[in-house]
Amino acid sequence: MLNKPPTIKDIAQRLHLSISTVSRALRNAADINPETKKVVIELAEQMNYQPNRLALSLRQKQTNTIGVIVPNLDYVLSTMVKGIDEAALEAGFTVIVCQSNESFGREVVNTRRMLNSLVDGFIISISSETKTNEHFKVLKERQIPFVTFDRIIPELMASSVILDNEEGGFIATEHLIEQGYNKIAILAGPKSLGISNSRLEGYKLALKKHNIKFDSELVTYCDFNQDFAYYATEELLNSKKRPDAIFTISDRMAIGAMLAIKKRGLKMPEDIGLVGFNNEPSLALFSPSISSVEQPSFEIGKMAGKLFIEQFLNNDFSTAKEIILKPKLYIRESSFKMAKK
Amino acid sequence: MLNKPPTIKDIAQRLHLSISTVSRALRNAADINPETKKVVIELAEQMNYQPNRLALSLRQKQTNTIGVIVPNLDYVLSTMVKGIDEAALEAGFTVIVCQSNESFGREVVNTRRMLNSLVDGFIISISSETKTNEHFKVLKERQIPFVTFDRIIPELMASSVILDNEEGGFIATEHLIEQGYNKIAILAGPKSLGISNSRLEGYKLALKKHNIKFDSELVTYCDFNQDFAYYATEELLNSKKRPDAIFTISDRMAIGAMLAIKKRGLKMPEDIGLVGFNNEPSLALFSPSISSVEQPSFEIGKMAGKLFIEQFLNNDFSTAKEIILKPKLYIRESSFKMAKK
DNA sequence: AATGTTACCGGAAACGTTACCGGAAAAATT
DNA sequence: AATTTTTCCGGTAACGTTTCCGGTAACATT
Repeated sequence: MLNKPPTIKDIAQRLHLSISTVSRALRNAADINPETKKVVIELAEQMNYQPNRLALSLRQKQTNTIGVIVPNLDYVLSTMVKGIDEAALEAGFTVIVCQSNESFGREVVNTRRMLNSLVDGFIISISSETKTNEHFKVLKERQIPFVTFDRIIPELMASSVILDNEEGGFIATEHLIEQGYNKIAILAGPKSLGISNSRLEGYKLALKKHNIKFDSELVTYCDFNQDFAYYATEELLNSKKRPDAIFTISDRMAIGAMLAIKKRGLKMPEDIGLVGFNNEPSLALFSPSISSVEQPSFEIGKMAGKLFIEQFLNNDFSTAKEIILKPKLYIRESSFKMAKK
Repeated sequence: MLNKPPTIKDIAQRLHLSISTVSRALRNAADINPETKKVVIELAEQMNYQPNRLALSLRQKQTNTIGVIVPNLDYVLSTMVKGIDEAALEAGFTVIVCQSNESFGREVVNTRRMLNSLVDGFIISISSETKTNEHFKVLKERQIPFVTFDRIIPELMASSVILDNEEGGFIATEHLIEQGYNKIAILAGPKSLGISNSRLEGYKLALKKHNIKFDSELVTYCDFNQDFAYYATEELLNSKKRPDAIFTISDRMAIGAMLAIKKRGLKMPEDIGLVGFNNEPSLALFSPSISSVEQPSFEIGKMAGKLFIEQFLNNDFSTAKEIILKPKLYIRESSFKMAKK
């Protein structure tokens, strides 16, 4: 026999009550005799009643679900998603995660799909391919709440939680300078990507502070990708302006750079310094171990979740809050020539 | 002004039709004039109509959503989830992912939560903490379809997709034997975990085939965890029966072992051989690079997704299919002493 | 010309829930 | 004792959709 899950109606019939009474009893509602309330709750537990979330959501036009759109689930982002998850769980929300796989098309499809009354709003980190933001403007128009994080979209004026990427670029570069490097190259990401530009900006600031002239030939824009970084590094090492240090804006790129450096037979930190970004766990295990800028990923996720829920409950998405968290540099063998004076 | 998303009713009013006619026009239904059908579809597109999935699901008691429960989102599992995602997308299903964080409690909560009419069924990999399976028996009783993968639950007689873990343990061990190692230790996982036991079984088979006596003192059961593996390895290296090779049933454990080996000043592969399991990308980058058994993670996920959908559409969950995929050994410096004769 | 058939459409119920409104009985007030 | 207030409950509509059923016109059949 097929056990249909019990509904409020089944409880009502068994107790010779109306469904409205049962409904009232099951929520914390007024207008209910404590006696009957008790009876209803007991039977509900006994029948293992679970409210039908579909019906509930349809009725009150709220799903208590947050759609999370991320470009991928690498180390940093999956940690951030864990943070979002925790914040959501605490507030009784569920999270649906969709990977856009760095594809603009998938991002649009996923947004559209979830929008069909599946979610109350979004927490978004855009794909690197995303250049237009029509699909998010729709959200604004329909007044669907959303918070951006990590990779944000400044034009949208949405609330956001991000790392101070400029600061991250700054401390990495300044550290290299303090270690005595002065021809510092940077492997940046795609030109359209905000986080990449901010880190580059920090790099420039550090150079300026220490009176090192910025040289655009030491800047390489390439894809967020180990192989690209490998070839870019090879090219740098072959050029006349061979750098004595490289700062990459992601760890994957740092790994690519490391491989190119090793193949060339250069030693870190003596011949060349290297600093990555994100501080993935494996970096500490390579030889040499690789320095990296850590971002508080879990906290960023959790803040994004909290921010969304706060604004959702207050129904206040007109004011765009911006939360900026600070990075931290982990200095390892790849860039440590001498103790700081 | 607040733009409510258009409903079928709005379309009906604008065209002076009944909602049932509009509904028929929008699906591929019979009993509809091609003319009116065309008009309706045009207006629907113009108004950017998107069906309300809540109402739809409530009505036809189907959500077209699969709940995926995984213990974590490490490299292997997140790749598997990508596979599931792809299979689901192809069939028009959506995937909701929940991490149990290796916690039994979270696993139960998540299952219960999703069961409240949010999903049509589950694709599950259990947490390492999970010993009872009451919460899954409920699924059986209620005839809620589910497929298990990776870490399965044999007692449940559910359809499943797994790696041939015994084979994985076997090829890793045999490889070490062929390289001339003969005191081979194994770092196994928790005793309750099936995948761990299967890999151990394969290890035993390889020993047997090559007439090496099994020594239970060379077996260490420990948590799926780098630190535990580190300490376990230290202990092994300090014992009288110091092994000349170690096979770990996960890469994280292999990394822990590597650190302990390096700290001890031993060289791989000369002094000691090492083989891991999963073939995470970073393994190839360590020095020495670490050998590992690869599982076709993406395919496992995709097969699990396809299996679920196939059985769901045929409404056939009585027969438990079992799909077993083959592992592949990647030999690297950590275990390569000589070419195979 | 009367009947049967077909093509197309509208009404209404149903999915499970909550929210509003009105009403009856009990309790409290005059 | 008559009125007012309170307490508690049931009826009903609504959320957006599909589906069954019945109905009307036009057409075809004798």
